[in-house]
Amino acid sequence: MANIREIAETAGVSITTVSRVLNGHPYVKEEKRQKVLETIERLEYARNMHAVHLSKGFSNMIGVVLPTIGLPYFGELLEGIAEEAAKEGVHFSLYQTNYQLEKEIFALEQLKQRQVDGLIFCSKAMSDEALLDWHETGPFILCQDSSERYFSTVSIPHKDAFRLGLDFLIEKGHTKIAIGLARKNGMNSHFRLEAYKEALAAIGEPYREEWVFERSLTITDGQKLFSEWREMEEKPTAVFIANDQVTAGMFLEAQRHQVDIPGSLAILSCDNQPISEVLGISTIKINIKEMGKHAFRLLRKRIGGAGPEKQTVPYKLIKRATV
Amino acid sequence: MANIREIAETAGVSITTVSRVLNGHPYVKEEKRQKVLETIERLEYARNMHAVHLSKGFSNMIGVVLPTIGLPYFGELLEGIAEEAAKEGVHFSLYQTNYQLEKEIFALEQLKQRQVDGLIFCSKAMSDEALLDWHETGPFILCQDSSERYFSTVSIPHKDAFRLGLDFLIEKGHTKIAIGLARKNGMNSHFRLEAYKEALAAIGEPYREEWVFERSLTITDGQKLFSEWREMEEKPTAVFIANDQVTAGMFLEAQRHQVDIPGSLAILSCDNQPISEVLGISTIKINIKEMGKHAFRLLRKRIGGAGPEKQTVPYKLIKRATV
DNA sequence: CTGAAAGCGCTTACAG
DNA sequence: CTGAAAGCGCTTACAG
Repeated sequence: MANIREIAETAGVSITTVSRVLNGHPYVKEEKRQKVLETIERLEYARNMHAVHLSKGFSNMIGVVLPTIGLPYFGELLEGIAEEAAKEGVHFSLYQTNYQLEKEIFALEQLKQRQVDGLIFCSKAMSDEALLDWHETGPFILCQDSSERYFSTVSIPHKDAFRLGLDFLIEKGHTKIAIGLARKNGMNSHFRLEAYKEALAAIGEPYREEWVFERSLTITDGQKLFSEWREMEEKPTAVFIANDQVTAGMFLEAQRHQVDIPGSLAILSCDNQPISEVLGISTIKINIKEMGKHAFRLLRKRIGGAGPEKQTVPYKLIKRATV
Repeated sequence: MANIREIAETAGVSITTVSRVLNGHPYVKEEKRQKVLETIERLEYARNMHAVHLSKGFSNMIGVVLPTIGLPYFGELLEGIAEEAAKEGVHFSLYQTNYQLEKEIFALEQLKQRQVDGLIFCSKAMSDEALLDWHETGPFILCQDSSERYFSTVSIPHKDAFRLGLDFLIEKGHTKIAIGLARKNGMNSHFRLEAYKEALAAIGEPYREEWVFERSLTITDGQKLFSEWREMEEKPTAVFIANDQVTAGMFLEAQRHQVDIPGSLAILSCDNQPISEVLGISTIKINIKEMGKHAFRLLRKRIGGAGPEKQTVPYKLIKRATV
């Protein structure tokens, strides 16, 4: 593999000049530029990026921290990030954590070691307080709201969005409403639970722990959820689930058991993934891909030295056939 | 940010010694090791990996080239790769191509520049011949079969697997069989088409171009596919689709139109993703995640200097309710 | 067990 | 417009 010195020597110029044409700097006589370019071509030279990174102090590579790429939510988020990153010629590396603390710490250590220029936390197990200790390590942003003012965040106003859905169900006459959340102690769930409690209070309904389903992530979870509903003595007339995959599982299972929807059971979901359109499930559209794009741009700013900033992504109720 | 020299100075040892403890080399007096470790801790030192990479000549980072992370097929493949990579402490970077040639070339250029130590092509638009030109660039492997003997590949025997499915349909009495493929000019589709033609020949049925659906990738494509089937004058009695997502779309749409399955229309799929289990769709189980694991290990070997190698991943017919 | 020194391959003030 | 030289921060024979 040729290096920059060989190129300089064979082209009969200085290393500096080669570097200049490599980086598209002005002030290189056209004649020399051509000569260098031709030599590069002939010797099949390619820069050793490790040297560039060491010299420049950064690598144009960011890290994306997420529990698993298997869930559509994160897939979409990732697509948004990837799309923006590609535009700017920024690479990204993936850190799958499965919500294991040590994996998240691993990613932060990579940041510290400059393996990456910055980090996007799509979701995390670590508490805000614990993460605060890493504040000086390097730039990172969160894809969820945080009251911590040092953190840059981009988020969907889950509380408001969830309340919108609940009010819609209430407006349709429902008072017996159950909900399905992903991880009970996650931030998103926290906000949704708040909205739930407030909505119940507003219509004078009691809060029942047993009507809050959790650990709902996959289609299979949705099927189980239906079974649980079916076994209940007092059945809620509506379920509001925080994830289209789960909803799809519940809906399909309900259909199989010939439950009248929305007659006997109204189903409302969140996300608006393709499957909810296919099945005609009413849902709160949340543009996750858009959030990914915002996230990337925000991290970029942060890496550029900007201060912390909080951003928000819009949501929308989509009425279909299940409510 | 402290560097290795500062650590050496404050610990009162040489840079070499610090490097030795950093890399866990033997032959460092326990006392000095402790001193160094403590200094590192106190000064919150972290290695600058760019320097390590430049010095060592590699980065323990591989690149994964795929059209899109949005499709479950690639999601699973990626999970397999990620799982193995994590075990070995290898990072990976994603190159989304959308089957654009220039994006694939971009990834190869990154390989040439040592941005990554090696590349896994999950799927590609580039022809084998064109890729052959990059053979000397650096190690890469393919997740599909190739007759090119210089390439390391790990693949599912799509032709045999597809034939298995077709024979199963035939055994069930079907002779009017349509198929759904992803990209008609992809390698996988090529093999499947071969199997299809051979199976038809074996039962003396003619090959009909109009019974080969293509560009079938998403749930929505599956819905369209059903509409097309519905409009047909002479209807196939069975459809064999190469992707569970598409099959799900077709199946759900068929159900909605109250088509008797498998009575009026038998449906067979490929993949065995969770959705096919939920919907009770018969399918050829293809362990894509496993392929991802194999792929990583194979690339690792290749980077280690091993010669090209061809590997194969098993498949299996799973009988459920749609045939 | 230990360290001085060369080397990895770039970039970038600085001086002309 | 051009180049010599210092610098980025490590690793690793080599000599002791």
